[in-house]
Amino acid sequence: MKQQEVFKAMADPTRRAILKRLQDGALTAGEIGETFDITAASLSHHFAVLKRADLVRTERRGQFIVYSLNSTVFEDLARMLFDLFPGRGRSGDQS
Amino acid sequence: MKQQEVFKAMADPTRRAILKRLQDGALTAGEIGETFDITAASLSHHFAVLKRADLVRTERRGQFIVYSLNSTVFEDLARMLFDLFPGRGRSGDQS
DNA sequence: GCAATATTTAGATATTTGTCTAATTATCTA
DNA sequence: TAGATAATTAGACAAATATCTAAATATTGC
Repeated sequence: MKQQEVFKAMADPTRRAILKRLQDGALTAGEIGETFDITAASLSHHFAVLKRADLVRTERRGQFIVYSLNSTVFEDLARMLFDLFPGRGRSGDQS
Repeated sequence: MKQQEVFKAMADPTRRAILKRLQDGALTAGEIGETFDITAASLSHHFAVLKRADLVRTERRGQFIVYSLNSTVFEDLARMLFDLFPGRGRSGDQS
């Protein structure tokens, strides 16, 4: 789990908006792009960052590439937070 | 609550390390600095970012400035996450 | 195989950001 | 008040990054 990649990925508002759009289910790159006012190339860059952080999964469906939230990282993400802000129940480390 | 400031602040490894150092209690800028191999000026910049994100609180104690974790933002941070990765119990919005 | 569509990759550029040195501000103590 | 110590601010610079246009790759359907 690349903590740094995850935090970096979350630091951009466009990428957080992408994650938010994926909450209601998987979407193709193009469908996601409709909502944003940037080129497909820029979007693709953001997808790459999200993938590297393992925040989204991809699956090719014919001509399209379908993106979906990888909710399994949620646990890791939560763990990181609890690790950074303790005194709330947990204690473990592993930075 | 400036979501963007918070995520940006968390995106830097030095700043996360600062937060971690503060887990065991408040420390002066100098004490925190001992652990890091960067100048006081650079550290000060990181403090400014953390303050802007409301992740730390400061208090002048004589010659020193004491930093401490602001654990109240934890709730906001957690809320942001639950908001980004739903289907785990909560639903609310407010991006 | 070829044209059309979907997406990514390559390369360029402007902005942001982390770091540094030097200078400034605030506080203490002699 | 002067000197020392703690920390921040100012200004410069290099590295990282978000964006763009143009070109490349993958897939479909004729």
